Amino acid sequence: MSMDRVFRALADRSRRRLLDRLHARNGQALGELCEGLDMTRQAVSKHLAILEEANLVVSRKEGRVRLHFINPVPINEIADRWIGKFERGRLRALADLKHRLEEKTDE
Amino acid sequence: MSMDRVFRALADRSRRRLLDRLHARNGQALGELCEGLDMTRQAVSKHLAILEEANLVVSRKEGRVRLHFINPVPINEIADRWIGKFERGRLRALADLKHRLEEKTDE
DNA sequence: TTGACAGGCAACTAAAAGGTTGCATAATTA
DNA sequence: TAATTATGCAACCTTTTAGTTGCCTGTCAA
Repeated sequence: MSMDRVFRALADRSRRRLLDRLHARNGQALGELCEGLDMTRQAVSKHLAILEEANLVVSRKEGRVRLHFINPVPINEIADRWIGKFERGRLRALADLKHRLEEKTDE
Repeated sequence: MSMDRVFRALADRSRRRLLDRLHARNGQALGELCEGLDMTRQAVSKHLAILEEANLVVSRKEGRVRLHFINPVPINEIADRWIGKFERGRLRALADLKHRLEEKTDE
């Protein structure tokens, strides 16, 4: 999996909001996802395409609407593989920071 | 905290690599962080500035070098506040997905 | 079978991102 | 003090991104 695409996809606030909406109710159509947003349908459509390329969203056409579903796998992999790495040793880093910032006089 | 800055800062591969380097050895100078990278010092410096604005890195000038330290707090907050939200209900979403993708014929 | 509805495609634009070069400045060291 | 080292600052360039407008296509219902 390309972590880079996932990170890039998550970098945009509008796209994170779309994920939020799908998290609140999975399986929405493009039109529904546009409601109340200060963007054209085409802009939302592009964001969804980017989320799909990152594999964060999967869609399926049903009649004349296209339904969108969250794929939780990439978010989970970021949590496990990437964030997890930094969490190990987190307390050490924090103590380190405090030491460097607060007690700089006695080194 | 501005989650947006953190996400944007993490969107770039070079910046994630810089965090990796600091994770491997905390408290490095700009010069050290540049070694072996295919970028000018100024580019690295800009990346570090973006990481600092996102509060992912804290720096302190020591003599004529500036030392950089990871701040693990924002990464942790993303894990807790943002990713955590999606992990709850993750299995449901996954089952949902499978259902929609594999058994579409009997709906 | 003709509208209306939902979405897809393509060209274009403005702004932001990522990077560069050149020069300036502060701290060390010979 | 003069040269060197480590970094800072600013202007500039190119590509990507986020968004728009305009038009086309497929599906459903009257």
